[in-house]
Amino acid sequence: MSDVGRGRPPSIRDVARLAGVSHQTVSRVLNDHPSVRPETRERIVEIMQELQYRPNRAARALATSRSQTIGILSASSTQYGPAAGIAAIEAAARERGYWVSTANIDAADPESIGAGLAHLVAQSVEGLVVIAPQVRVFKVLADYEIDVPYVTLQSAGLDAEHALSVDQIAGARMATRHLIEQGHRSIYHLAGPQDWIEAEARMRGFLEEMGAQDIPTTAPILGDWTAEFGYFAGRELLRVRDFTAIFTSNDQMALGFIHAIRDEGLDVPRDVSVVGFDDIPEAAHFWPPLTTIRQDFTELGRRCVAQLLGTLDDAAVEVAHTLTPELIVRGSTGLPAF
Amino acid sequence: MSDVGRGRPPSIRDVARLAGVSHQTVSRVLNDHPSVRPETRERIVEIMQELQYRPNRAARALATSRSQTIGILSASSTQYGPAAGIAAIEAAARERGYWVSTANIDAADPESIGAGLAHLVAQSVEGLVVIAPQVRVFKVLADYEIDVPYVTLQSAGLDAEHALSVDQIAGARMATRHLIEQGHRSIYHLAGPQDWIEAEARMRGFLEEMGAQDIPTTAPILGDWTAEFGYFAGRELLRVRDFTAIFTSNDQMALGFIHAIRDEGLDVPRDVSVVGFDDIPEAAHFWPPLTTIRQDFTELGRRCVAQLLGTLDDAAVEVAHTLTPELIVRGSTGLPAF
DNA sequence: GGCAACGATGTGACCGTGCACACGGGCCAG
DNA sequence: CTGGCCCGTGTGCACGGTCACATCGTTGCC
Repeated sequence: MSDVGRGRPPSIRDVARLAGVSHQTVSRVLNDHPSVRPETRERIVEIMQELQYRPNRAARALATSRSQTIGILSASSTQYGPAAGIAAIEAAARERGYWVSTANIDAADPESIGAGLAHLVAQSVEGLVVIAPQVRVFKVLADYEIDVPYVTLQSAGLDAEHALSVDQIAGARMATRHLIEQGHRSIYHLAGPQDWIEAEARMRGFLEEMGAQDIPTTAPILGDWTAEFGYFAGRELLRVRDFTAIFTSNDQMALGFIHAIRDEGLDVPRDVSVVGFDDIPEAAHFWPPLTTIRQDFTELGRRCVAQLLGTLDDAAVEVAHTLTPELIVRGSTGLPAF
Repeated sequence: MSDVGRGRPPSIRDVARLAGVSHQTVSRVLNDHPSVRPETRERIVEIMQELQYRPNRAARALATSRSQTIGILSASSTQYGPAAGIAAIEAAARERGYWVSTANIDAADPESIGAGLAHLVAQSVEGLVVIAPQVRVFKVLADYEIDVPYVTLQSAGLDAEHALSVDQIAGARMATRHLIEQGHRSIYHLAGPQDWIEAEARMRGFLEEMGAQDIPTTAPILGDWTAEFGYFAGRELLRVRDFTAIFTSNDQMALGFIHAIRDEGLDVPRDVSVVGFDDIPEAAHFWPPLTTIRQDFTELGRRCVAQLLGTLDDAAVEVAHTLTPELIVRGSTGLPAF
């Protein structure tokens, strides 16, 4: 009742006046400065609650050039991988008292990349996570002089020092080896968009493993990650049925591909074996359940924050930059039928 | 070369000095104030570029209490619906020159709801979108006095004035009616978590339609949205096979349910028809392709921003608060076999 | 007992921007 | 000719914090 009609929200000076101290003492309480008498501190805290005082973050950011915020530059945040990464980062950051600000960019538009970066920098973020696994984003990134610590997710090979990722090549080799071990010799690869770093790495892993085992390969097909594309690629490839297995670069395309296989009256894995990549939560319930490569996005996000805040605190934390994925064998792969 | 070793980034005063004007004139250029001589403006712009000047948003926010930012309070952002909504909102906001700041909360933890809200308010967001379709979030929301315009997504019925949503009841009735029209009389409903507003609405729609057609129903099963749950619910229900169709409250649970049906050696739709909800991009490639209810999340996000920025600009835009979903008939539904 | 060190607190400037107001000059109308 | 108005621009302060430094009283050590 006493504070009806207040115009502006209370500031430290309002608190100070009511507590009979200077604004600086209030500031000390806010920052847990040791040399404030307990009674004084208590009184101030009480008044803060009474006034519903909330520190103004813009003012603090202005004065300190710090923001307790880390920025995420993300493209294609509707894809499962990036979305899972973002969620993990947010959780890990919050745990450490940091906030997260996200800028979604359109990776196809170079200008939007710069704009997104500028946006985050303008918020004076203290660290940056780039989850925009497209090659062209990194071209822009290289030009743009970033003056805060940053980490990039899933982009091994392009900016090794800052990259944190699941080993895509190893994963792809696991998937390919699994098919080979089951006896398959004619294996196709349905890759992701050429511009994606992960897509390229998975493709390389596939080719490396095939090469290592001396099995001839045909050129991978470049897809767009969607189930829709997997379906149409399947319809196309099944006209000339010269393969017994396919490794698709993600689970969604695998789903579409399986759909196409069924449309032809064929069976998985009897006629064609299928391996995906990612292990999205639905993969275990595809029909048949999908053999795929699991990546631990949550752990990736956690390490990412650890690394970032580690460098911020000068603790020089040495975080392993590469995680190893895991092959999950389910019903979509089996012996080839001749 | 001339600006090597600069300590702080340039401010309007630096620009002003080099341009031989006052900082206020620079400020006017920044804000497109009309009364600046074209030549003056040009010179200032030039110097800004040369200096790579970037306005300090914290300072502006402090001075104006405006931030050109809208906040999104979101729970469960890894679910398809919320994620799609967020992406749409970000796109629509950017189009209008606004930024988006996201706070992900743990809907299970009342404190985190308040903290998320406080975080966004502390960033002095100008508008708020709540994508946290759990009843308990709204309880907290009601207590928390929000002093910026806000909109809630997919929560019709709880806060009608601020709600913007796809008509869930209508969607559920469509789904149910579709099954009834095909001759099904024993229809189960696999609902979402009880706390979710959408889950409740879909359940109501189901019950209403069944009631309208005078068909007896059994109590819906409460699930958790995951394919995993759908699978186990299916295993359970199929022991006593006393139904010919099921309406699941989202597509993922439908997927799991179909998996269970297959595990029993049964067929969809011959033995059991299945209808989902959401029309996630993968649904068209399930096996069989899933009959489901499509919601236009993108349009929802767009309207949401329109409404929010409309009220901000005092334009008093009247936006329709409810969108109608669409029944997408695919292969997972058919005549019941007796 | 005197002086240094430290603890508790206050004072004033500063961070970068926007706003209210002032100012000088040119133009127009009375 | 003169007073008022508008245009282009400048001056000073406010926004809400933090920081460096000053102040005063108490304690500890030689």
